[in-house]
Amino acid sequence: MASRTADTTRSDADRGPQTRPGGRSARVRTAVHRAVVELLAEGPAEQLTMPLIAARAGVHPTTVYRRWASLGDLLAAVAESRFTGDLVVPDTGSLRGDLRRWATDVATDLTDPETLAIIRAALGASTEGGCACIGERRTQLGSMLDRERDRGGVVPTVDRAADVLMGPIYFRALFTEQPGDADWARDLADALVDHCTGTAAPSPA
Amino acid sequence: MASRTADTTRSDADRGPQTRPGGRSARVRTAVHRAVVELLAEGPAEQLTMPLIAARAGVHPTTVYRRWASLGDLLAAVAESRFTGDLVVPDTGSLRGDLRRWATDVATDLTDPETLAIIRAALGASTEGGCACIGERRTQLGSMLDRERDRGGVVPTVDRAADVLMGPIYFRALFTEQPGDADWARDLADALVDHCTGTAAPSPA
DNA sequence: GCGTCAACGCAACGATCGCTGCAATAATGC
DNA sequence: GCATTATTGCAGCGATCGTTGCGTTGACGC
Repeated sequence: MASRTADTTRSDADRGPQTRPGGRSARVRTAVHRAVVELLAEGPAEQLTMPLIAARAGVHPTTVYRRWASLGDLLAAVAESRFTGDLVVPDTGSLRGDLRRWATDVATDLTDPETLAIIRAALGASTEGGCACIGERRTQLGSMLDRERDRGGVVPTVDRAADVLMGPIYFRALFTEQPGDADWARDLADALVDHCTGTAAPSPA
Repeated sequence: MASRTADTTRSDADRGPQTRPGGRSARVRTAVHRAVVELLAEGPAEQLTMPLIAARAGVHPTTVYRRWASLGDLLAAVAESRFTGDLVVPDTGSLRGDLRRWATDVATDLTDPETLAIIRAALGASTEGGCACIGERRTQLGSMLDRERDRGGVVPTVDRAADVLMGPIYFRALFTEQPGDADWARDLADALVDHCTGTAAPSPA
């Protein structure tokens, strides 16, 4: 599985100056987030309620109601905190190497049922749930392309790279039973780089 | 918008011989399905409950509880009935023409907020919700490829076609704010056919 | 240390959910 | 047409949800 850092403190949205994200608040936030992840991994998302989450987190329901406006907001927050600072952007020296590594990392990450459950729930809850899931991934992609451009290479747009790489990876993970393995993801990266540099090989399939 | 046929009767899962899918049952089914679609288009999916659906459909809640085991089942049924017999498989005489037309149709269909809301909800509710949404689309893709193969053409696998076409289309619709227009979808189809026949053009982007 | 105030726990409430008796309706086969 | 019975409507119930007021805890500035 891809490297995953611990739950970060103080990321909920920069609070005003009169705020105390100190020890207790941070613990509550972490516990609630963990509870959401666990419950999503265990049962269907439709019967995920605030009191249930609170009970699992060992926190009073009132606290959950007061800190997160709705279940959708909570899910979006969980998704965002889970998908930021999560994956280390590869730096292998070549665009092909970077994209290969990154694509296989992302595909591997989406193998985890917990991760998938979070994405599903965040998508279903609110309209902006999807952006919270992939926002960080998209900027990662952009930084790798920028690096190659600085090296003087020809690079596709971020949109095109997202279409070719993230499109199939997320599509398979969400809609099919075959999540796509590392080799498959590597081929996706190769196809993007090959098509970009003009060295297109006839389809092997 | 893509052509969309009326809600089909008698598709819920072939009932046993001792069943009465006659007039009233069909009407109730249609009304409930329509209520789900309407409510999903109006408000957030998280506060979609059985009694609410029943009230909108003009049906007693008990009926909904008895006919559909859970909200997830109901959403999956709605998605399945919405995405079957929906899009006419194009037959233009060439694979490129077929895929161009099909891709633009699918992309256009996903522009509809109602359709998007159904997919989101079905994905979030149950694990198999995704398959219900794209199962029919995948077979459509397969039939077009089969037709080209019968004509003697070189065709990609269904998996590859789904990766290249459905991947970006569904990804953009679900995760980004730019759903992808007709020209963009047409380019996706062209890229697939070009890469398949070996006539690859250097990236324009 | 010590006071202040944001954040949490507690108790209680109305509303709604999900379900289960039984009666009424209408689709189906004869 | 008529009997059968799958299907729906109705009333009512326990459980849980989402919220509010108030007291308590503990993080932060001094």
